[in-house]
Amino acid sequence: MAKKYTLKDLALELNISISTVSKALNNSPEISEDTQKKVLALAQLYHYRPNSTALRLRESRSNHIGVVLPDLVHHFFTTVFKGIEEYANARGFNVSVCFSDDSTQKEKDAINLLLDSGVDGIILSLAGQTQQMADWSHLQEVAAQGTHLVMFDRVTDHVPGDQVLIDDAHSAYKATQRLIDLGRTKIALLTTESYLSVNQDRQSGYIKALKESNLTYESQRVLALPKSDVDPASLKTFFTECPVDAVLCVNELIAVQAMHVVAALGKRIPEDVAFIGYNNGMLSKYSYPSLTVVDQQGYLMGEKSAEVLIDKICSKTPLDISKYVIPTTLVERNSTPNT
Amino acid sequence: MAKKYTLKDLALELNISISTVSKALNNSPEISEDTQKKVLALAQLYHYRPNSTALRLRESRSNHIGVVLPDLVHHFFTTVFKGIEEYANARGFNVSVCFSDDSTQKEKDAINLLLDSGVDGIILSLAGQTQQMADWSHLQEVAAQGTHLVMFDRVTDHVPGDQVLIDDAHSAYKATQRLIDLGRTKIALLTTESYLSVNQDRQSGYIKALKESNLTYESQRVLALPKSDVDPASLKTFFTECPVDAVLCVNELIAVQAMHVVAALGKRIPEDVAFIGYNNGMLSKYSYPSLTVVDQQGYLMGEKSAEVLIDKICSKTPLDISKYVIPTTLVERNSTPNT
DNA sequence: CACCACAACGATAACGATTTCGGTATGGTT
DNA sequence: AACCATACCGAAATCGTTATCGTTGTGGTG
Repeated sequence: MAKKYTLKDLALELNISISTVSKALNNSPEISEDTQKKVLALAQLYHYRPNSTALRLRESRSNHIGVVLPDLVHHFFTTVFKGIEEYANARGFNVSVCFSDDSTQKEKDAINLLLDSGVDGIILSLAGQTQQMADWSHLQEVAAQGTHLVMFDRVTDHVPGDQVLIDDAHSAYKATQRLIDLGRTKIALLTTESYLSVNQDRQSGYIKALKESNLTYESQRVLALPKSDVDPASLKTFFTECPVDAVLCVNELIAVQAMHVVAALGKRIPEDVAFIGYNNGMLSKYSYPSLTVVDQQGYLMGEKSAEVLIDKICSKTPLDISKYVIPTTLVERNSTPNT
Repeated sequence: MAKKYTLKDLALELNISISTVSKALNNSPEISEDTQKKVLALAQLYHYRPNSTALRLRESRSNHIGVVLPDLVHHFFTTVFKGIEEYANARGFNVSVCFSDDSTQKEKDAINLLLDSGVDGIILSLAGQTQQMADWSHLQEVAAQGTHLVMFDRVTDHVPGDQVLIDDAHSAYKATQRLIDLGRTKIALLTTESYLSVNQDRQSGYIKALKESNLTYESQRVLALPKSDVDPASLKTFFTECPVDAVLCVNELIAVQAMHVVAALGKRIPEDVAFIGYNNGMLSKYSYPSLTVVDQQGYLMGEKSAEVLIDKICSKTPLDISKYVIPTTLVERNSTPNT
């Protein structure tokens, strides 16, 4: 393992001062061509790299942002993260990631770890539990540290920070509308138990679309599933007791599992039951039948979040807090009839 | 946006010295209870946090590691990353991630970004192109910087660094053996075009199993597919021209697509054609039929990689370079007949 | 010869924290 | 009264870098 060389080491070996070495490496016109050559040669020989920590201390900027994600199993967060990472890297920023696993405690730990590591800003999507308990103390701490905050997808107005999101209510409204246009009247909604703002918004969009088309909203057509480990049996009883001709699911994981159950009950997809899910991920693309989904365009959300954050970090004057709405698209596949 | 308070600010406001403030915050016995109380109160009021960059400069350690992944679309890397992240966080380490997208240039950029950001160590899985071109210059640079390196899954002996991997040849051997035990004799191998050491090893394990059972290895039963955007047509011609009763796939993505094609050709899975894939991810679990896979236990690999790296970072004496082999397991699902 | 401009380099402060060492009261002891 | 131990606090070095400001020495000019 090689030694870490510093300006001091180079200066000592060349019998010149530290300042001269520094200036030589930074192409200062003050330094003679002769000296510069010698310095550069030795620096190259020793693979010299300036100590970034020392630079940070001077510049009081780390070129470093943190990201807190609820998880990575949902393809949506993976794509958002990809968007963040690529944009940030292109602007010379490092990205540290932590996971909250939808737990408030882990979210707090993550934020503390990031704050302690001196990030210039944080991008996060709220843990489910945090939204449920409405515990914002750790997020207020972020602002108190003078650290910029951008929230995406799962956001809150209780904390100062920019927001990047999709119009969940409207996207669900449009998706439901699409099912209605296909002639479906008994439309179910499969959502999650946990208190997530996005799912609530999607539910309201779903209800709005039904009402606008004079379809009665029946609460028994709405099934709230646990966040993980969905029991196929509960899906089976739901679909046997509650005849439907279309299903809207708040994520692709639920959709795929529901499709299996419905198919096993002898129904044809999409002829008897049409499906629309959320998250344009692997499962949607490669399921059978492939799943029509609302694409939240995670990559765009990630890019936008990183852009907003880094712009703030780099800006001399404080910028206003704002909301950015990313458009959604409906990706039609084989779980809805092609018209 | 709040101001960042320093020891100096607190000292000035309390009319005491910086050293006293520092000691008070660190519970030094030298400080009177009275003073300490005042200091703590003000520190709390101002949400004081020590500047981590300054600390790093003193300690010359950043408690920060970097990870370079080929991508996140393969579930395997997601789980490895999760393992790394959780282990590292538990030991107070931050984790920065970059993606190579299997491109050597991006891998170099990523390594440079990480080295410039002053990480204590780097965990990486080689980009496909890097393995193909055998270009190790950027990795040798890591060692030259005195930065520790751990490689997992896609590794090389041309660079000094620890290795964490599975026994690819043996796992493929065992999987193939399993298919043979099920009475299959015409076993295909679906692999990728790109030069990946792991896939070559898997192929040799596949061949070894065939030969040991006196089955002829026929090269037309091996299909090398492009890394992305597999053309269903090429799969269709393969399976029509080449009758098989079992298929081993080097990843779950290929397996799922192949299963769709085979099912569309009127064959039953697993009765007519059995499937075994790699990567125990979402696709395997929720495909129809669900896929029997070799589980590489990515989470364990991630944990082990992080453990090895952080142990090296924290160790005073230089530790030896070693290889760690993570055991694989065969997860049996419905793409193979249950015996 | 006195003066000055300029090229080339060095000393030093600064970033924010810890820590070692020194200093100054205060109290008690002989 | 002289001394010393103790309690409490402050000055300064240190980490590695850059930037500001001096400080040389050389050459040319009046």
